[in-house]
Amino acid sequence: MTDHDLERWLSQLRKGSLEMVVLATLSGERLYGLEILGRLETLGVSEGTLYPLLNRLRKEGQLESEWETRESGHPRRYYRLTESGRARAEAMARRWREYNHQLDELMRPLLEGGSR
Amino acid sequence: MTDHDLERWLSQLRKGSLEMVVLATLSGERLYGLEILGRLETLGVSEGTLYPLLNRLRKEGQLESEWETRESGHPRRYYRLTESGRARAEAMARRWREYNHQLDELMRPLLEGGSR
DNA sequence: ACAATATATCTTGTAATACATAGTATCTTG
DNA sequence: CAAGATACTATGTATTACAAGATATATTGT
Repeated sequence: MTDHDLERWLSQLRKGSLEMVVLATLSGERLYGLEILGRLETLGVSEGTLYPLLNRLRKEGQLESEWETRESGHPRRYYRLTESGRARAEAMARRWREYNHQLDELMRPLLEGGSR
Repeated sequence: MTDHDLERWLSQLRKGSLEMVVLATLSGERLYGLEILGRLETLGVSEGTLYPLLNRLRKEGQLESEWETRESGHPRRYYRLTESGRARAEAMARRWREYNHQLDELMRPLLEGGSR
């Protein structure tokens, strides 16, 4: 089993959680694309993943955005949560915690027997 | 945001983690299909999800299986981990924990500001 | 003035997994 | 022997993350 296999698996593990994390990241701040990408640095997410996700969340009404032109530099599109988006983020967080506890239980046999 | 939406999202969240959980479940015991499904009851997994997964893991050499005919009842196919499967399960578990800690960090803004 | 670089966003096609649905085979029970 | 329970198999679909590359604007170097 190579490291490469593990990374490929990790990209499956990310599914669903990225949506939740983006909403959570925007729950306290108003941010633009690359800024969000910076917050998610530890996860190793790329632009080609983030931007389509942001567009989807916008179309679904969970995010609002506005262009901000600056005196210098490329214009930026800033995102913030809608009411609906905040409700969804909180529902997801609750469900995620529950699911995680269930996973923890099911992972026990491996983690406890690991020293064998 | 309906409960239905949340469940649809949850099926995305399951991606990747099911593979890990199945391997973990088989780390201490030798089990057949429906028995595994029973262990995963809390997650709400269906046969149409489990059996193709088992077949894939078998083809990849992470699981071994043998038919067991009984005096009464339908024959059962019992699964157990290979050495390779155990190594992969442990690598996944480590990586999963790391990813989870990262997610925890990123979820903080939402969980702490939730009382606003 | 022109090329190169940095910043920022968008687009397109692909791969992988979970799932719904339906189907097959074997045994038990009324 | 029909109906139901148990156990496994097969097929097609939806969703998401991602790689790769395209587009647009401003800055910097020569």
